[in-house]
Amino acid sequence: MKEPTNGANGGTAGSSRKIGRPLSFDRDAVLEKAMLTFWRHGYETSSISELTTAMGITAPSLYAAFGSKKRLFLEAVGRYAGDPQLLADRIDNSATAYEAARAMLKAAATAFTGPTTPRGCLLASATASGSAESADVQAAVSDIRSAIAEQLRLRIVRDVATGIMPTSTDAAALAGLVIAVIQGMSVLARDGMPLVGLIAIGEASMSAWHH
Amino acid sequence: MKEPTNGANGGTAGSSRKIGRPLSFDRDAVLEKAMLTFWRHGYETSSISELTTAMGITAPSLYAAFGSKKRLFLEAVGRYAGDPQLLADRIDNSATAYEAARAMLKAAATAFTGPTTPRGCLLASATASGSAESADVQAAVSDIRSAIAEQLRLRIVRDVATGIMPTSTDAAALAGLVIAVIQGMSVLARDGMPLVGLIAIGEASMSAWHH
DNA sequence: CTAGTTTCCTAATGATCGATACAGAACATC
DNA sequence: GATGTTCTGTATCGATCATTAGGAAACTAG
Repeated sequence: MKEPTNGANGGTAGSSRKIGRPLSFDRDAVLEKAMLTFWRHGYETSSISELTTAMGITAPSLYAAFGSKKRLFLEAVGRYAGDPQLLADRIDNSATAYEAARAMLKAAATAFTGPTTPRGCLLASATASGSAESADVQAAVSDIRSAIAEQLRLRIVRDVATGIMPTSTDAAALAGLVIAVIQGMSVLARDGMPLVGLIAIGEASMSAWHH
Repeated sequence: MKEPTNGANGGTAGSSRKIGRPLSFDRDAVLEKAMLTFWRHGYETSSISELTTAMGITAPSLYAAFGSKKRLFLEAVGRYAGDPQLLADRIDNSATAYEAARAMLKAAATAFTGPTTPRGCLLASATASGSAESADVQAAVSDIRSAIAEQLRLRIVRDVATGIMPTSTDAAALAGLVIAVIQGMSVLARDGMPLVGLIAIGEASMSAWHH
């Protein structure tokens, strides 16, 4: 378990090597395939052999490029979640917290029923359960959820401060509701609920913002 | 894969055998332990060795009493979900669909944060993701969710018919919202959100029923 | 060309997976 | 007691798990 000095060019940093045999695959492209596999079948329940088949590379190449199954998953999660700052900016730049939440719900419903991607949310399903050994991975995904909820909560607090929302607003509850509905929509999307059904649920949940 | 004539006294039917060596364990008690293990660590991510340790029996005893890991899980799910008719009656006997939904949300929040049980919902997390081989188990759990949603939807339809709720009510959306919030609360409960936080989210979601 | 570096594939590692064969032990019935 | 039946623990099955030697192959630099 000793850490190698350099994880075989691991990480996402500039991989511009000049010497040695070049990579025979597009690192981003195979990471995308890995993400889709984790999305569909979960973290622990996606085997290395399933991953290598989907990625089109052999196990040693996977380990050379990504270090371990855990690191591959965390990189895949990062690719799925996108730049946190981007989401934070989108929330901050929305006209209102209400509109930000509405947009998040609609985007989630759409993403969870995309015709070319697995159904549901990777963040909701991939580590929804797991053995004790993967508690750290579950915690990492949980942290992403918490960060998103906190961003939205702060936006609501801002709207309360500026008078857009009533002072009686329970910002934590509303932000938590949005996250809960999104995570719940993931389950229903996996169960086969069509996009229109998810949209209707999201819209209904927005009634909680007596707007 | 040929079916044995009798799965070693499998199923939940009357297990009153009169001949042969008696069971050295309480079948219900070890099933309870198995349920808690699946609840905490999921279906595929709970190993037989983890199950036998928790149940306090050996692998051959487990297979003799429950047939297979899959059947053990399905029995555990049945035990977790309880009698479907009981829930149906509770929904039907509520004063209103609104009160039924409110009670379901509160019961879920409480159950998901019980001090002596794993956090979250077994139905939400245990098969949230899995390999293709367990698709049938995922479908079985999905069916339970759908049945609950349908029961609630019918109750809402009834309240619309009797004039308790406006004719503009989208029964499917409201029922779906309740299920989504419950499943989402499971995720947040696993993330560590305390009971009061879940209660607040559930209450907020009830605002969608412009009551 | 040769030397140095990195990635490639083949094959294998020990560990653990779900599931059982087997034989002895514990019961009811005779 | 003998017989039949079922459960018990030990020990193990082949398959698969995540991971990695080891050596050939492919590149750059000199």
